Formats: sequence, structure tokens, C-alpha cells
Amino acid sequence: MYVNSSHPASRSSVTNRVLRVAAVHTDIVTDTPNYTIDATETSLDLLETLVESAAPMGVTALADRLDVSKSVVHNHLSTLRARGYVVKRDSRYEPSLRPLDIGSRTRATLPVYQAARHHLDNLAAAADETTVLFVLEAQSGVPVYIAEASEGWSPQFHEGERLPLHVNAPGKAILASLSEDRVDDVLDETDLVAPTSATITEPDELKTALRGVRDDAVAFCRGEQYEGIVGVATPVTNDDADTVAALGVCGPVDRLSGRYLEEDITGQVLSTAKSIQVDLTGQ
Amino acid sequence: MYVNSSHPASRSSVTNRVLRVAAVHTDIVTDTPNYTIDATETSLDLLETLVESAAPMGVTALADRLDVSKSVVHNHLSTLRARGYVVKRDSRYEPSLRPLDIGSRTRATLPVYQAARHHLDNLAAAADETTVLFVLEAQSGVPVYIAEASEGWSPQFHEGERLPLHVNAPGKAILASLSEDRVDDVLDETDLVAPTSATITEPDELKTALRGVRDDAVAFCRGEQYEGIVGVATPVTNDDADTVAALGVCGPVDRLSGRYLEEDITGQVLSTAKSIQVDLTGQ
DNA sequence: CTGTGCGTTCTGTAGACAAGAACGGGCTGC
DNA sequence: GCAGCCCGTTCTTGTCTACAGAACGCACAG
Repeated sequence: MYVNSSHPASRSSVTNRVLRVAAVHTDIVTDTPNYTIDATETSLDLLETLVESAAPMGVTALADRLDVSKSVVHNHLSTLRARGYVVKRDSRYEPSLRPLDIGSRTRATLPVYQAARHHLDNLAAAADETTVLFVLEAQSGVPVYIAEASEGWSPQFHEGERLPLHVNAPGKAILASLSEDRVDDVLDETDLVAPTSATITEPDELKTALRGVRDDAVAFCRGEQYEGIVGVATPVTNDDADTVAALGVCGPVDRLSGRYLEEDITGQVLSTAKSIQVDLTGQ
Repeated sequence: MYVNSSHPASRSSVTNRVLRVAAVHTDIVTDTPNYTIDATETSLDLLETLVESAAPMGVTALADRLDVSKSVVHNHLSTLRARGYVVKRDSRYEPSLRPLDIGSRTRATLPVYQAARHHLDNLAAAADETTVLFVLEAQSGVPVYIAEASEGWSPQFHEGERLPLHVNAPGKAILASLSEDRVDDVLDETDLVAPTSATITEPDELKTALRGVRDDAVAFCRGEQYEGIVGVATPVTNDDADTVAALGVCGPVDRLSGRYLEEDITGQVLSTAKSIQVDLTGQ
């Protein structure tokens, strides 16, 4: 008999939630699958290894790294190359920009992105601070759009990267706009690691903080993810809808602090969020 | 005996080229592979189908579309979901933003992108026209960065999309900065389809045009890819290096025409390219 | 309560995929 | 210039994977 790998109560909690909360009619499923395709995983391992590696890699190096035979690596790379996901330059392999195509098309379908994009550009230009839009994706916060300040600092995260929700301002704003049990779900499945000493690691402490965020519609982050980086964020909800998002500004603490951060910037973030919401629900 | 699938003389041309042109020491290999992994192709088919479909899809719909059994679809989707490439919402599947992560990390490693980005932003803001950076990737032109004009028109292509080189200004600029035989290579493998009536489809005619582009370091495009869309572009070369790129401005013909396009905008494009080149080779 | 349609699980089997050996071309150093 | 090495590719063989199809369970509709 096939031994089912553990999926700890997530199944039952899904049913519970659907029964209890009628408002939330969509639910992200996150149990661990029983049957997976090895070949696909190998291909993805290769692609991801190539992306992580700064320099192009050869077949032998990849085979050593992933602990598979050279022929396997070769065949998988050939497949990925035929599909345009990998480029072969002089018997070295490197990732192509195909994923950027896939990714930007996926992003383009998000209503929040469409509505928020130009507003983010405007806010970034007006305040000359780095402005970000996050969406919720399977227990994580994902920056979908980053409008950078004209000079100086760039954030250390990328568009599309999955970040834990409890360590940054947009993440907290997103958490605050979720239903109580959905928050529990997220907290269950993410271990509240603490990148810096400022990080909140106690679930209860976090929930109290979230209540404050919910009241003010503003979340702050003070060096909880990266040392010396602070931020403000506010949720952008699309009530009839599926995606939960948040808009924020972040930067080094020596640029953002005091009344400038807590009043000036915060005010601009809130009014930008309002404009986005109008665009989003108005038409 | 295994019957080798046709790879029409590209093998021998590679060796020829390496012998003849010492300056070009890197070469993109584009023969068709002999052994490919079916499972990987199925997974990619699924992912791409999900991306192309506007709405989330169910297992049965995907199985029908791709003509495989439901269980196969289910297993592949489980794998993709476990790896974060697909999100399951209420027994419907949709693509995640993981590819955006992969793609933006790949893009971030390109020196041209790093150097050009802010210059593109500046040019787009100064001229208030849509500004693009293209790179060469396996016989195609790929927009790596698009800085849009503040309002109105958006280009119909995406970041990361592979576009034919002969139908747009950046493409022609890239072709013009390649060696003669490399151009032949590209023209061999791309069928010179004509999206509009303005498109050049004769290889010889195109080559003559390219000579002009090489002399002026400027390429124009007048509605050859999309009806009513024109553009200017200039190559951005990184001599010691691997990547060939081009910088351009494009937009609807009623915005860009006459001396405004051919002198004002062209001048700004050229001077921006110069700045980028300085940043790129200077340090 | 029955019927239909869906996602998921399960099982047998055909055949694809992995391993490893062998090939061949390019490079280095003597 | 030749020998040795390294690396990418090809090829073959056996095993175990990944596929098809059936069965299951659940939800919803009539």
C-alpha cells in the first residue's frame, strides 16, 4: 500500500473554513502532493541551479552538483533548450529570459498590478523613495512591482520572490486584511524565523500587532527583515476578489524616520492606496 | 539504429565560424536536440497553457486541451505546485509568480541591464516616450526592459518575449552589429515572415538596409511589426563581451514622425546609448 | 435520492529515463 | 607534434517511472 505523506490537518481546516466563513469563497490549497514527477523535478533543479549560479555552467559541473549522471543532465538541458528556457553558448549553459516572459505575462493578468502600476511610479517619483506592491501567494508575500527611488538604495529582494509575511510592512498589512483563521493557517505553516533581533517571533504578540494594523490600516516595519531597513505599508483589498495586496514604501533607516516616515510618507502611501482602490473597484 | 533527426548543416557552420572569425569567441548553439525528456515537456506544456489561458483551469479542461489523461495532469500539477510554479485555488490551477522571480534574477545578472536601466528611465521621462532595451537571445530579440511613457500607449510586446529581429528597430540595430556570417545564420533559421505590408522579406534587401544601419548606427522601423507603430534604435555593444544589445524608442506613428523622430528623439537615443556604453565599459 | 461532473487515488504495464561506458574533439604540457 | 586529460555528446541496457484507465469520493442539481 502507498504510504500517504503527512499533510497535517490542512485538509480538514479547509473544509472547516469553507463552512464557517461564507465571505471567503476562494481558498489556496497547500497540502503536500502524493505523486510527483521526478523528471520534472530534475529539470527544475537544473534551471534553478543555473539561475543561482552567477556564471554559465557545463554539463559535468551540473552533474556533480545535482548528483546525477552527465547524460541525464545533457538530455534535460537539451529539452529545456528546445523549449527556450535555457541557452547554450559554446557548450556552456545559462538560463534564458523565457521565465521573464512567462512571469511578466502572469503579472500582467493581475488586476491590482494593472491598476497600481502607474500610481506606484508616481508615488516613487513624488517622494523619491522606493515603492513596492506586494500580493499574497500561498502563505507568502510576493513583490509584484518595485518602483525604485531615482538614486542610491535598491531593495535586496526581487520581483516575484516569495518572502515571509511577518517580517515586512506589506506582509503585515496583508496579514491584517485576512480572516483570523486564515492568519492561523499562515502562521502554522511558516516557521517564524527571525532574520534580525527586531523580528516578532511570538504568534500572540504578532496577532496583537496585527490588530493595531487593522485599526490604523497602516503597518510599519523597523529592521525586522534586513538590518537598518524600515518601511510603511497599507493593504489594498479588492473585496469581490481573490487577490490580497499591499502597497508600501521602504528604505534605509537614515532616510526614513520620525515624522517624515510616520506622517509625510505614510500619508502619501494611504492616499495612493485610495486612488488605486478607486481604479480597481470603480471600473 | 537510432535515426538522428535533421540538424541542417548548423553543426558544420559552427566549426567554420570558429575557425574563421577569431574575434567572436562565443557562439550560440541552436541545433535540435536528439534526446528530450517527455515528462518535462508535459510539465512545460501545462505551465504554458495556464499562462496563456486568462482564467484558472481545472484538471479535466487541461487534460482535454493537452490530450493526456487526467491523472497525468494531476501529477504534473502537483509537482509544479510543490515547486511553487503553480498555485491551486479551490481545485482550480493558475500560474504563480515564481517565473517572475527566476526571470528577474536572470535579468539582474545582465551587465547591460544594470548599466542601462536608469538611463532608460531618464530617457523615457525626458522625452515622454516608451523606451526599450533589447538583447540578442538565440536568433531573437528580447526586450529586457521597457520604460513606458507616462500616459497613453503601451507596446504590445512583453518583457522577456522573443521577437523576430528583422521587423523592429532594435532588432535591426542588433543585426547590424553582428558579423556577416552570424547574420546569415539568423536569416537561415528565421523565416522572414511579414506581419505587415511594410516588412522587408528579401534577405538581400535586408542586408543592404543593414549596411546603412551599420554606417549610421541608427535603425528605423516604420510599421513593420505592428501597423502604425514606428521606432528608432541604436546598438549598445560590449566589445569584450557576450551580449549584444540595442536601445530604442517606439510608439504610434501619430506621436513619432518627421524631424521630431529623426532628429530630436534619435539624438536623445544616441546620447543615451553613449552614456550607457561609458557606464558599461568604463568600470 | 439519483445522476452527473469533477478532482483525486490507485494499479498494471509499456516504455521512457537514468546510469555508465564509449566516442571524439579540444586543450595543455612536455 | 604527440600523448594525456578533460569535457560534452552518443549510445545501449535494464529498471523503475510515468502513463492510461478505472474506481472512488465529493459536490451540486434536478
